[in-house]
Amino acid sequence: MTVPKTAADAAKVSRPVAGQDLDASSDDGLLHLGELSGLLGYSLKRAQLKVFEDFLRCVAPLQLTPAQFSVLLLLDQNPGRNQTEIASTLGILRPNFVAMLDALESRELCARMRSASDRRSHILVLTDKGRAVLARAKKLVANKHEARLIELLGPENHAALLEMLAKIAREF
Amino acid sequence: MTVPKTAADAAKVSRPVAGQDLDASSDDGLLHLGELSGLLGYSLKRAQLKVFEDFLRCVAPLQLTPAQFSVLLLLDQNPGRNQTEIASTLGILRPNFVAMLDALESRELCARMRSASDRRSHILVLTDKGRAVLARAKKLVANKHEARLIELLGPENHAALLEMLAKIAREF
DNA sequence: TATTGTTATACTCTATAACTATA
DNA sequence: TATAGTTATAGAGTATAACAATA
Repeated sequence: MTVPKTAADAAKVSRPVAGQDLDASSDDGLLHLGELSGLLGYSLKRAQLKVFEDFLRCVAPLQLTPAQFSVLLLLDQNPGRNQTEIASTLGILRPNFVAMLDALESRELCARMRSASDRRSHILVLTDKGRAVLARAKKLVANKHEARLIELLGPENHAALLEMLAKIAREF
Repeated sequence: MTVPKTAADAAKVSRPVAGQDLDASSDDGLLHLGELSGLLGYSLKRAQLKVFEDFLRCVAPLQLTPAQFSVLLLLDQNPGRNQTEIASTLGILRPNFVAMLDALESRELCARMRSASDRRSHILVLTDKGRAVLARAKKLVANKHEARLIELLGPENHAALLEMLAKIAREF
């Protein structure tokens, strides 16, 4: 039997028997995640979506996405770098970085400056406004976003989580 | 000074002084991630990309994406469910689930069956081929994909990571 | 010849409105 | 009227090729 002839056939094939449940119940209408709960990639993705969602909420007054925030942060930490260097550090492809920079530059948060030593490069600089917005964003992220995460997990777990994720990003 | 007049001006504003470095060096050409390394969402995203990349590699012989694998797994665990139930459990919007199912059904991995009790619903069933592919996929995932993750982190850390991510996905 | 920034383009994901057939 | 599946569509995000200016 490749395909059951009726939906009733399909349903009775392997319906879980009462008392056989190992995880989420089926009586409350919730579905069994089964081995999905043991799949790291699945929880990783669902958690990432939740965290980005909360980041956007917390930083909404400043209208910054996680990606934009990471660019501003990196520019602040690394003055004198060009587009290729900033983009590749963040895993952004150079062509896709152009529109991102256009958006930030049109809001006067950063600026492109022709390098004197290599006139092909654009050195990226934060403007004063960019630094001010970054400072406010950092406070919102620390006090609203990260604070909630630390509260949920506990400070030690939060630190351990961060370290494991960084290890995966680095070494996996 | 909102925007430095020359790139040289910009570069000298706040270039890190030797001995002042707290994280990644600047001498090897790597950029300073700075507070980015403390931002959970950043590491979460980078780790998630790495994990999905590896998943695709490991399961390449079966040509399954993480999303497709999660659908097959869920169908196996929850016979007799319709499209809306499966899609919403996975956080997939119903309109977007249609093309996904079309692809799986055209490969004869699953089938839609009109429900006898409610002729609007499509009950989803795994075919025998779908069950066979799922079984092979599970082995590849367990033996190649998850095994490498457990090796990298250690079994206890892997379990702790999974639990924290699930907690974030559930409660954050 | 190689590299920087750029344009064009395409493919995947995600999101919303609206249709149809059933209830 | 409400719901299930569907279509159409639009917007992000991501990927590659190729061009102009410069090295």
